[in-house]
Amino acid sequence: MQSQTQENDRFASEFRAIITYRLAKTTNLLNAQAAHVLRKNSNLSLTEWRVISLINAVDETTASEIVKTTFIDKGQISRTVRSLAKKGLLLAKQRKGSRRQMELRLSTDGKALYRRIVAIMTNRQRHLTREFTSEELAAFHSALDKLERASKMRDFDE
Amino acid sequence: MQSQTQENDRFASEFRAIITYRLAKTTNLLNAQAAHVLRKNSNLSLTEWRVISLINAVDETTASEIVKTTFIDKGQISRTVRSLAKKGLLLAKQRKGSRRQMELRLSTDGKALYRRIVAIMTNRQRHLTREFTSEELAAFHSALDKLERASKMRDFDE
DNA sequence: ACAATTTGGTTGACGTGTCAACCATTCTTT
DNA sequence: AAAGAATGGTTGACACGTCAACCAAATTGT
Repeated sequence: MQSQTQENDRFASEFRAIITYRLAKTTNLLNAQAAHVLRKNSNLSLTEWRVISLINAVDETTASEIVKTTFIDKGQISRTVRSLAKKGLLLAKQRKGSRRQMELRLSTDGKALYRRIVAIMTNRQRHLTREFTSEELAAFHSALDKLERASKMRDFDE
Repeated sequence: MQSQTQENDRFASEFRAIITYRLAKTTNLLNAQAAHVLRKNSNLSLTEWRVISLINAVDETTASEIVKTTFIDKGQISRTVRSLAKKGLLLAKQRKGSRRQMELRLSTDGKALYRRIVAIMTNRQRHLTREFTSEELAAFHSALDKLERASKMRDFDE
């Protein structure tokens, strides 16, 4: 019942060192946690939630702007926007002066849902970072920046 | 042509702060990089590669042991093992004294492939961590540890 | 020795992510 | 004004991840 949180020593030392492996594992655990929390408190997927908070943050935006900031796939955004619209959480209307850009905003329901969920997610964020000093947090962000920059290189076989 | 690496300022400040969001994005970028490198140099998926290196590290193992260490889904491991066996990269034979546990080892081809790819991946790892001091690296690992522990909690709506 | 439970692994169904092709519209160039 | 390129968005195909049901073997409890 508690042995499952404990790691297997045969592997641990070999793999703890590999940074991408560690990162992927931690991210998976956190995403699973987020998905679980969302499922329990709403009918939103993680991507839907991210899109909602993104729209909320800027009040009004377009699909392509979301793509540019999140690096989530075009197609996925397109489908997510449609599903959120079908759920009545966001409004997509033609942007005036354009016949293809869609102006995306949260509906009243969407805003209410956002407020309800963001409270929970903020709680979670606080819990996750509770053991961090602000220096540690800053260092962590800067490490992610470095990794992100380094992730642009594509060839290592020369 | 270069504006795409640059982030949109309307969003950036809001979201850089959310640690899980940042983490997910960085991990996605790194996974995409790894998948690209693997595709270019082999016919392995990321999961296949992880399983191969895991087996290589301990020489001999079982599916369930892999599941326990990686937290990758049972089913996915089962399929990955089969596909690696079909590619002739690993050997799965009945473990003696058991009629269900499979003893997994790399085949000669598997070991050769591992050696070829691990050289490239080690290069990559070096590139990724080039800008890190060893203190920064240790701090980063410890931050991931904290997050991992914090990811066990499931409820934030109380 | 037997039933009950746990473990190792497989499978099917389904959701999500990813890639590429595509179309209509808008912008740029000439 | 027309041709060409770039942009915003949709769609289909397919790979991959995730969940739950399931089966056979092994272990535990009585």
